[in-house]
Amino acid sequence: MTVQARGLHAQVLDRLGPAITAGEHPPGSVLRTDELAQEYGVSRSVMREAVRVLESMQLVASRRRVGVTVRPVEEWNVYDPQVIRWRLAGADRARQLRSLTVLRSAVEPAAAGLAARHASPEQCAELTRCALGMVATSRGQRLAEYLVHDVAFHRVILSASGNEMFARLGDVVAEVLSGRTRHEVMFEDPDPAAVTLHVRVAEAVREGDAAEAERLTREITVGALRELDVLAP
Amino acid sequence: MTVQARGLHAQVLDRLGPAITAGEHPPGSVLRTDELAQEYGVSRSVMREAVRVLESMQLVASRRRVGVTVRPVEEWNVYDPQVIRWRLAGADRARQLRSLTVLRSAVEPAAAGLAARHASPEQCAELTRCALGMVATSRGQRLAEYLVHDVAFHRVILSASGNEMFARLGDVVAEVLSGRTRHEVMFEDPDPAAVTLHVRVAEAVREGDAAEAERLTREITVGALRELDVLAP
DNA sequence: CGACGCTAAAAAGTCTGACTTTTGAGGTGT
DNA sequence: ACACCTCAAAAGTCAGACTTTTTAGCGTCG
Repeated sequence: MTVQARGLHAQVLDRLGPAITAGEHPPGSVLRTDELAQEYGVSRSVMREAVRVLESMQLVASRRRVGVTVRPVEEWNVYDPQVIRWRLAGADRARQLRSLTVLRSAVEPAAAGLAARHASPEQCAELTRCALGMVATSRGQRLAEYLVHDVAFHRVILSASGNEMFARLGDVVAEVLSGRTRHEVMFEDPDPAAVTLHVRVAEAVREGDAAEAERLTREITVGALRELDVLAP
Repeated sequence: MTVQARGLHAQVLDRLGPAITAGEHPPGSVLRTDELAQEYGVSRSVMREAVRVLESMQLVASRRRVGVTVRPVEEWNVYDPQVIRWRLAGADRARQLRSLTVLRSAVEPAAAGLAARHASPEQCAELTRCALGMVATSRGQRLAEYLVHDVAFHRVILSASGNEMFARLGDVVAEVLSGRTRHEVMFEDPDPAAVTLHVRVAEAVREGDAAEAERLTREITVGALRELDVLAP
């Protein structure tokens, strides 16, 4: 039984996409649809659909009489969740985590500030629940549970900001956080100071103190950046 | 002669994509590939490729025996440049410009700070050139020329940050800036204070003063936000 | 009367093969 | 050296047949 029953084209993408982002087909190299179809054992129609998707991600460009050319990295749609996933699974996972964390550091404090102004009572309650969950699981090797609350916390902040662009970064942050837990020292409890910061952010948002929410969240993200520096200089 | 000689599927996308983002097919509505193909006068293969792309943008979901369902807005890939373009061309252009400007306000100061540390001498020179160009065209109804330099300036900042996620927002910022010029009072020269701020950012980056570059850029973006508040409360 | 399971049809998915269009490369002539 | 022309390679397009999944409707049995 196949693990994923999605369409054939999706299965092809799951192999071809990572191959490209991993540099197996370096930028500039040219692929032929027919050859790819043969290689992956699918019909040309299926392969064409896969190539179309890669094209919409700016990973490749298809030109008549030439073939499918892999584009330079700078032109890729690095915000496409699928591209992010492929790259996080590949070789330069570390580099990718870093650039995503830097993005996070820029966005999350601003989002927290907005959340302090726009968050609904339900969102405030959810935020507090998440923070309490983090506290409850912050000791005793319960990292998996802790991660769930951590991710939920940041999702609520981004969502409560009321800005759809911020809200859509929830998945990215989730990837970064879970990637961090998976990649790092799995056997160490989270920094108590970070946990406290989350609780205080929840308080600040609840009290509508935008400046404080922003400042505290910035502290969280600079902590994340520092962690990264320790692991990968 | 057709204006665009790109593939048929791209032409279909240019009509179907905007139709969806404009709410012509509201979330939850179901489309049939065969009907769409007939409606647009293309073969099913072409329509299928178009639908695949829309699917990869999370605009629609395709399910057997059901059809192609339009997904809720919150799930759309709002960072996809094509989606951004479609939405900027559509009805809620104003809302879109606002959320993009908020994103800009979060990202650009951070990018400027990083640029102050990482910018190459060439990038510093280019930045200064852009700032001077802005000064030179800041008076006398030369808004089109001014815009070119303005866009170039912000592109260099984002690119010089050394962070690929920031760099890829160059197109978004370009859209926001040009959209602003197009949408606003076309007959008024830019704010002299803003021009001065750009010059000072260039200086700060050149001197490697990250904190100052960040602070000045934040002043620029809060100005942009204020402008937006004046136009659309 | 309700729950369970069967059947049939609807729609997407897949494959194949034939045909068209664009365009780069190489050859030819001036 | 340059312009032009021809040819073939590869993507693009189309039509049709077939497969697979999923759901709605129906009937049977408890």
